[in-house]
Amino acid sequence: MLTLTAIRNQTDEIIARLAKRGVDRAADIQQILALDESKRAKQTLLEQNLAKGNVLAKEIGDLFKSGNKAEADAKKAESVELKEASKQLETELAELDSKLTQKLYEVPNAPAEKVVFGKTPEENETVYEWGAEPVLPANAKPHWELTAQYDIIDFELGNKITGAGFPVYKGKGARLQRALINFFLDEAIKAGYYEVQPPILVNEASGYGTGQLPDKEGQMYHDKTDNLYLIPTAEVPITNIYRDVILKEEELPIRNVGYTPCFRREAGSYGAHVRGLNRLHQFDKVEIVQIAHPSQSYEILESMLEHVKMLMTKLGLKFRILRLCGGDMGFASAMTYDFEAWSGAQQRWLEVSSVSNFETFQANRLKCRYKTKDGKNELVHTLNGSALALPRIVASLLENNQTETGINLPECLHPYLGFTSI
RNA sequence: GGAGAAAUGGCAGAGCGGUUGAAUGCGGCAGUCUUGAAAACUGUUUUAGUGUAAGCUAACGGGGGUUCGAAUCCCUCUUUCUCCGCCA
Repeated sequence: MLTLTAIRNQTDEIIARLAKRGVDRAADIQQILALDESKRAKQTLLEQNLAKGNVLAKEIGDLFKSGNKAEADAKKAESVELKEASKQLETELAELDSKLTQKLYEVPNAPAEKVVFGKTPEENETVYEWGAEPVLPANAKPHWELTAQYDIIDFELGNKITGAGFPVYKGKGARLQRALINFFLDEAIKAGYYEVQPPILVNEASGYGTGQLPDKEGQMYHDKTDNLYLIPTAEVPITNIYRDVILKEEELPIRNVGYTPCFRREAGSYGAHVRGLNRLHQFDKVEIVQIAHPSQSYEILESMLEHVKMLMTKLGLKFRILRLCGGDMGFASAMTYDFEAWSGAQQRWLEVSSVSNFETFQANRLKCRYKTKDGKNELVHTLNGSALALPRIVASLLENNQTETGINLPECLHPYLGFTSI
């Protein structure tokens, strides 16, 4: 969530930046400011009351010690009265506070300066393109036909075991998954990331920490018995490692990478665009996460882009990078770049990575701070990106590299695969 | 899953109803000494809210209660440890 400090000190700027999402948030911000003010007024009142009570309690203690029971009893009565008043104030304060928090949770992150105004994906800016249109055979097939033809991914079987969107990877298909995961992890480690293997079920606090809750409640699989959520991305457990943590300034930036399966309910999706690997309920992803000094976060965002670019180039997939417009960005993000791989047979772009800077939006909820040289605690910036998500990479690899006689896989994967084509 | 014990500052560890934000030790930081370092000595060392500031308020796993007053007593939840059981 946005910090109250920012909302208070840069009110107009925040409103202007939020407007880039295509929704006017001025009223929300004003409401937050009003709530904040009355909350603080109430708090001052309560604290004055409590202070009086503390003084009184001390006096009573002293009176007892000196044996002055009568006077002590008189003060006791006074104290009881004070206590009741405090209780009342406390209730009112708690109410204001929960309203304020609620409101703060509802407001998305303010887009960065560079982000353009826009409401739809069509308004995203293409900032980079690489690769040539693949040359495909005349009868080029979409990946869902290729996976069936070579029997490497079985959607029907997954359907039987679990349901739609939970495919079974078989033979070379399964090995391709494993190869991609290892390739992505190794490249990240080479780039200086530290590998972690987090839990794939998280508690409610973690969901709030990275902003999935309460915003995307219905998007996560939820085990109600133990109140745990299946992660939609490794971002959630990995970033939450740093919840309630005060880092040393020299520890920054922290760079983590982790592979996890990801689970998304994708409520309401249907149609040709979600066919095959295009959209799944369970998929594999290698995620990079950085905890950064605020002064470096945009530089780091660029370096993360470079890393993903390198992966795409090695895989030899035609791709482009979009800087998302305000309206297409996720709730918690201040700036997001999407990578889209070209799907030769479907003749469309598929989102394969999303790299974002959240600035202090997540850190504020997470209470992840660093201690400055003069001993002050400041919120860090958090960033993350897919490097990479597997299904659509597999879709593009299969489609773009198909020939009459088989599918040739890129050289960078050969050592991991133990074969070179399907 | 059953029985028992416990949860205090960066760590270790006192305190078990009266001012305690918390002894002591270690660690960290600053200084003295030293050519430098070590040792020794001195000082300092939680976080959040509020206020220009002095200050005030809150926090001893979380929540609730008793009391004029709670780290200290009670209830509850969570977690950890020990023993037993089960188990990849």
